[in-house]
Amino acid sequence: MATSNPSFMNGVPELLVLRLLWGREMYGYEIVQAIREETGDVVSLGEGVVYPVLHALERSGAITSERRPVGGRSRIYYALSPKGAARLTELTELWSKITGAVQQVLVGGGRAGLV
Amino acid sequence: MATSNPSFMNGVPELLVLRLLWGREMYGYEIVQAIREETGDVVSLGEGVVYPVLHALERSGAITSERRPVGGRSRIYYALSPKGAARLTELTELWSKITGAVQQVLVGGGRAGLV
DNA sequence: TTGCATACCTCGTAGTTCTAGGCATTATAC
DNA sequence: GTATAATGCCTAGAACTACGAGGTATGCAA
Repeated sequence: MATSNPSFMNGVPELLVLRLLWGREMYGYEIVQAIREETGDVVSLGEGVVYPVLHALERSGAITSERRPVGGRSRIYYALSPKGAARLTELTELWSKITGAVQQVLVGGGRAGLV
Repeated sequence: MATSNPSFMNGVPELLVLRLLWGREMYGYEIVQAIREETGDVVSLGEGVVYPVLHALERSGAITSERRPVGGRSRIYYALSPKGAARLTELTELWSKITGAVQQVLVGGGRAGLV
C-alpha cells in the first residue's frame, strides 16, 4: 500500500533470462547466480522469480528443456528456440525504445542536468 | 498469464511525473500530454495512470497542490516539494543503476552484439 | 445543439515480481 | 560421524503496479 520503491523491474527478468540463454545452455540455479554476478549485485533475482519465468517461457515455446544428470545431481538445461530468439530481439528493441524515451525526459525539458 | 508483453513501465510514471514537475508547476492534464510529446509517443500514459500517481505523491508529501481558476475552468497545479526533489534524485539514481546493470548483461556476456 | 477538447476523477482487472516457504542431494567443517 | 552449508529444483500466496473503461462537468466551435 505504501509509496514504496518502484523497482523498475517489470519485464526485466524475462529479458535477462532470454539474453543469458542466447548462445549457451544454462540451468536455473546457474542463471540465478549469473544475473547476480553480471550485474554486480545490482539486480538480484531469487529462485522464486527465475523458475516461474523459465516455466512460462517453456510453455510459450521460447525455450526448450532437457534434464541431465551431472555429478549425481539432476539439472534441467534450457536452450533458446528460434521463437525465443525472436522474442529476445523484440524485447531488446522495446527495452531500448522505452529507456531511450525516459532518458529523453530526464535529460531534456526545462532545466538541463540532473542526469 | 505469461503471454503478454512486459511493458518495462514499473515505477516509470512516478519518475516521469516528478521530473516534469522539477522546475515548473503543471496540472494533471498537461502532464499527460507532456509525457506523450516529450517521449515522441513512445510512452503514453493515460489519465487513469497519471491522476492516481499525483494523488499518491501528494499524500506522501512529495508534491503540493493548488487549485486555480483559469479561463473559467479549474485546474489543479502541482509543485515539487523538497521531499519530492529528494525522491526524484533517489529514483533517478536507481533508474540509472538498474538500466546500467541490464545494459551490461545485454552487451556483455558470451557473444558480443545484439545491442 | 451537437460535437469536441479540456479537466478532473474512480473502480476493477490483469499481469508481474517478490517473500517465504518446502523437498532432496552432495560437499564441507567441526 | 554429524551438523551445516551449498547445490538444485519447486510452488503458493501476497503485494504492487499499470491500464482500460467509464463517469462528471465546462467551454468553444460548427
